[in-house]
Amino acid sequence: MELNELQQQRLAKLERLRAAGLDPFPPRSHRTHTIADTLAQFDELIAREAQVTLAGRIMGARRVMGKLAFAHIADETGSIQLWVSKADLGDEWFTRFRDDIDTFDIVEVSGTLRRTKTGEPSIFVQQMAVLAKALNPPPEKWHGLTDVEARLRERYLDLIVNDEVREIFRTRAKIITTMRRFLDERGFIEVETPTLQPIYGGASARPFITHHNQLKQNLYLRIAVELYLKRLIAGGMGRVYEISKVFRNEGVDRTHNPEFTMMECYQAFADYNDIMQLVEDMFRTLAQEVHGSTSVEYQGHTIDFGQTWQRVSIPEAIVEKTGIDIMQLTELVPLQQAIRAAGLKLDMKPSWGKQVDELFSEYVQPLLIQPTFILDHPVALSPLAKKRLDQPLLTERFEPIIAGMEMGNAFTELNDPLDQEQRFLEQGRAYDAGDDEAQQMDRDYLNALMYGMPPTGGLGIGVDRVVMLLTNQSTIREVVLFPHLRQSE
RNA sequence: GGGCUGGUAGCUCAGUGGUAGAGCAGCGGCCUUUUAAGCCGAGUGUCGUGGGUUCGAUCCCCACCCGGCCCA
Repeated sequence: MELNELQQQRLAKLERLRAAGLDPFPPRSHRTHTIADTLAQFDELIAREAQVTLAGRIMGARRVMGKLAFAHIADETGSIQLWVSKADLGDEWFTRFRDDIDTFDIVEVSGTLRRTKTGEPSIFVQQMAVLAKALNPPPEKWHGLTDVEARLRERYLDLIVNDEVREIFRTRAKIITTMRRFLDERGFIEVETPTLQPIYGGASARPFITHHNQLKQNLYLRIAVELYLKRLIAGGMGRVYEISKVFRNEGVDRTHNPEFTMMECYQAFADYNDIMQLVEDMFRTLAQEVHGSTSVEYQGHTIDFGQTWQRVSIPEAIVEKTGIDIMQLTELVPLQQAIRAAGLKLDMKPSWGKQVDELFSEYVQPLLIQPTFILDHPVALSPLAKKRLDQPLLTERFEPIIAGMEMGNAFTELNDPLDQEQRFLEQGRAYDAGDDEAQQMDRDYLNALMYGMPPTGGLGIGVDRVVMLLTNQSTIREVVLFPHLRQSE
C-alpha cells in the first residue's frame, strides 16, 4: 500500500496505539445508546446521572486546549459533543486523544451527560476506546467534498461528510418500500424472473450480452421484465409485480444510467384506464408518504399530485404545440416535409413511428410539467400494446410525464398471439433495416399467449426518476449510489 | 459522437515561458467552556498522461485519459 504523508502520520499513530497494547480495530462495540436516543432522553439521563456509552466517528475539528478538549462524534442517528477533560479522562488517555486520535477515527466514549454553558448537550468523557482507526484524512472542513467526480468515485466518503446525500438514499428506500406496500395492499404478488435471458424483449433498447460457459450459450441481461411477467398473467397469476434492475446498452446522461431500477406490474382483467387510476393513486401515495403533502417542489416547479392528471393524446398534443397533424400525415416522407416546412429543428428518422416519437420528445414532452398522461402511441412504436379499436394506427398506451420527464410506460397488453406474431415479424424487419433497438421474436412468449391471456393492463415505472422527482435532484447519478463512471486508472 | 469547459498539496482553490502558492487539514509548541477555537513555528507536489516547440514548459502546440455543462 502506497501511503501519502498524511496517511503515514495516521499509520504511525495506529502503531503507537498497538505499542500501548491497544487494538485499533477491536471486534465489537459496547455502546448502550444511539446518539439520537441519548438526545431524546437527555434530561432524564442527566437527572439520574446515568453512565452511557456512545460510539461514533469523530467529525469536524478536535479543539484541544491544553487540559480540555472538544469534539463531535456522529453515528447513523445523529451527533453529539464530547467534553474531554484531562481531569476526568486521566493523563494517559487525554494525551492519547490529543496525539494519536484523529478526525474520522471511530471511537467509543463512556461518561455522564451535561449541557455546556452554551446549552449544548454533551457527554463528559471518562473512558475512551478506539473502535476503528481511520488512515485516510477528512476533506476540507468548511467546503467539504464538492468535486462531483470525487464524490461519486468515493461515494463512501460522500456519505460520511454530506448529510443531504445520506438523506436522499433514506428517501429512496422509503419510496421503494412505499411502492411495494402500495402494490401488496392491492393484491399484487411480488415475483422474481430471470435477469439472464436467452431472448431479450419488452422494450426498445440494445442489450448487454454475456456468456454462459458451461452451456456455451450467449445470454442477455434483461432490458425489461415485461414478457416474463405477462407469461405469469397467462399462467393465471392475476396481479404480479417485480422491482428489479434492468440493463440497457446506451449512453449516460442526466436521466439515463446503463443499469437502473424498474418497477413493472400487471393486472389481469384491467385495461390502461385502470392503470392510469393506479398511477395517480401511487404517485399521490408516494408524495404523501415522502413529503406529507400531495404537492412537491421540483427544480423550481410545484408539482401537484392532488388532482386528476391531464390526459392528452399524442396526435392532439403534437398538433397543439407544432401545428403538425400526424393523423393526416401517416407516411414518413410527407411528415418530414411538413416538419421542414414548419421550420422545426429536428433529426430525420428512418420510420414514421420514430419520427413521431422524435417530434413528441423534442417539442411536446419538455413542456409537460404537471403530471400528464400522454396517450395513443403509434402501433409502430408499440409492438406489445393492443391497437385502439377505433384508430388502428394507434394503441391503448400511455406514458406518465412529469416535469418533462418520462416516468414510465403502460398499456392495455396485446394478448392476441396472431397479432403479436405479426408485430414481432415487423420488429424483425425493422431490425434488418438497421433499427438496432427493435425487439426479438419470442416464440415461447407467443406460446404462452396461445393458452389465452386475459385482457390485462400493465405498467413500468422508472424508479430512479421517481426518486429524482421526490428528492428534487436534477440528475440520476445523485439518486444512484454507485452510478456508472469510466475507470479512472 | 460534436461544441464549450475543467484536472495544480489530503480537501477547496489561486497562479506564471525562468527552481510552484493560499486557506483548511496535518506536524512541533502554548492554552480548562470550544462551536470554521486562538496564538507561535516548520513542512507539504508526477501541476491528469505521453509527445513536441524552446536554452528552459505547470504555462505554448498536438494526441490521449478522466470529469462537468450544452447539443446530438
